[in-house]
Amino acid sequence: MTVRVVVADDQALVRRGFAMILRVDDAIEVVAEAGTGHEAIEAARLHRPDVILMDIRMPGMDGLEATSRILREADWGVRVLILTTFDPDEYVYEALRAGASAFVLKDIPPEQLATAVRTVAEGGAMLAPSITRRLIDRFAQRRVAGTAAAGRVGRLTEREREIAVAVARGASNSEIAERFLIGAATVKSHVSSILAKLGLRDRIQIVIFAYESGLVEAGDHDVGH
Amino acid sequence: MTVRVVVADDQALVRRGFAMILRVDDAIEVVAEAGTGHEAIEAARLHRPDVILMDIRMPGMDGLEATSRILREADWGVRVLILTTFDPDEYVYEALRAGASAFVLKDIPPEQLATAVRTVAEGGAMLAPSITRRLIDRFAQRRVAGTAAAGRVGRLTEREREIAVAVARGASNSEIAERFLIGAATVKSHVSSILAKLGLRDRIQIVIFAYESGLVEAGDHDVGH
DNA sequence: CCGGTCCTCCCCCGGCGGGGGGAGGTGCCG
DNA sequence: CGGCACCTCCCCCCGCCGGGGGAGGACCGG
Repeated sequence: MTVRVVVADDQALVRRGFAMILRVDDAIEVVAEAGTGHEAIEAARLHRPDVILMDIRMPGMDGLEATSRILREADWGVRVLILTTFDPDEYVYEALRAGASAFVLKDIPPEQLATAVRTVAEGGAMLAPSITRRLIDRFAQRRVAGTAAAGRVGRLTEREREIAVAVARGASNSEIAERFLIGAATVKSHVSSILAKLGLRDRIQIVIFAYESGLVEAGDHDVGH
Repeated sequence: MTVRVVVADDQALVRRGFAMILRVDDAIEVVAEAGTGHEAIEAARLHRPDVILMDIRMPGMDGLEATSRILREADWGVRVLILTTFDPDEYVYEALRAGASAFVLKDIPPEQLATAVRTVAEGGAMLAPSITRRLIDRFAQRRVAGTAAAGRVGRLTEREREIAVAVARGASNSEIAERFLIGAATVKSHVSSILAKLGLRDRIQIVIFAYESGLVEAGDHDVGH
């Protein structure tokens, strides 16, 4: 099965160059080219490609905005591969938030471009090595910062950790009592113990501590207890 | 300048195979092999390599633990590339936390292994496409989940947002009053308004909401008031 | 067997937090 | 000018929370 691709770049030469590079790969078919963000959206609607190769800097609507719009309205499985020339400090996070599946610099070897397109088409993601590093550091940092406080978590007993998490989820003492099938007084005593061991003032500080230490994490969370 | 590599894998054949694949590349020199986590640590201490190719499953100490220890004690620039056979669901995050610079599956094409080693040696990072996707989703999710709730944040006035943040930092009403030079009663009225607008029960829920919506974020925070 | 840790539960009480309801001042905009 | 939104402050009420202090039972290791 061939991968159907749209190439979007404001410079016709670059655009055509990429298209030719991709056409060498039998598994890839370039179905359209676009020179602006609007044209990219048009082409996406018209051809319903599997992958869009998107430049960031384009006149009128830029690639990030176009990416965001295409992915918001697309009812088929389209993935966007961002191609950019320069060090993409400010763009990369915005692009990932917009839903891009790849972010590669234009200096990659030609044969890797086709590999990237196929990878993206298969549901994978691909980032320039420097960006991958930044993303990993960002991920690990949260944990490194956590370990400082996480040392204190070790002083809590198993039960206390459970209850600390429940507190961090927003449960009241009576709710915790119900959930764990114990008395309200017991919960109070556990909470007091947690506060004493962690040197905190009130349950609010427990919530903050839990988020800062990684005991709980934003997102992995069923709010509707 | 050649990249000096240590290969750690408990299966001698696999180990030797990787070593031979890498030796084809003139820029790479395999300086040692290791069959256990302990041997990997030994080899790292002895040869001070630029890159360690590390298998996860090894007898005795596994690759993750070895990675963690090596990076903790290393006083030179060593980077770890994790190589694993299977779908690494539970391992990947642990590996990244341990400080690994790469996490690739053993089914990658041989020539890409050398590319990966060079990339890592140059300070970049490289992940299997499926893992990159997961990491991106995890990153984007925070913002997506955020925007859902962030819509509600828009209903707050400027003052209310300030106070919501202060609440999320753990300040009591009287502390907020001092900090903003207003009366305690005013703070209470603001807090009540925040609760009403966001449909929340108490200030604890404000803290949680703030973290979940991205109004505040774990880490970027001066705890000392 | 005794001491320690942990989990469980009890009483009293003061204080903070949140609901309800109201009100005065400002600045903006139709 | 008259609404409107916002910020400011006040009253009363009461429920939940946290501190202090205690106590009984289970388990585990010395």
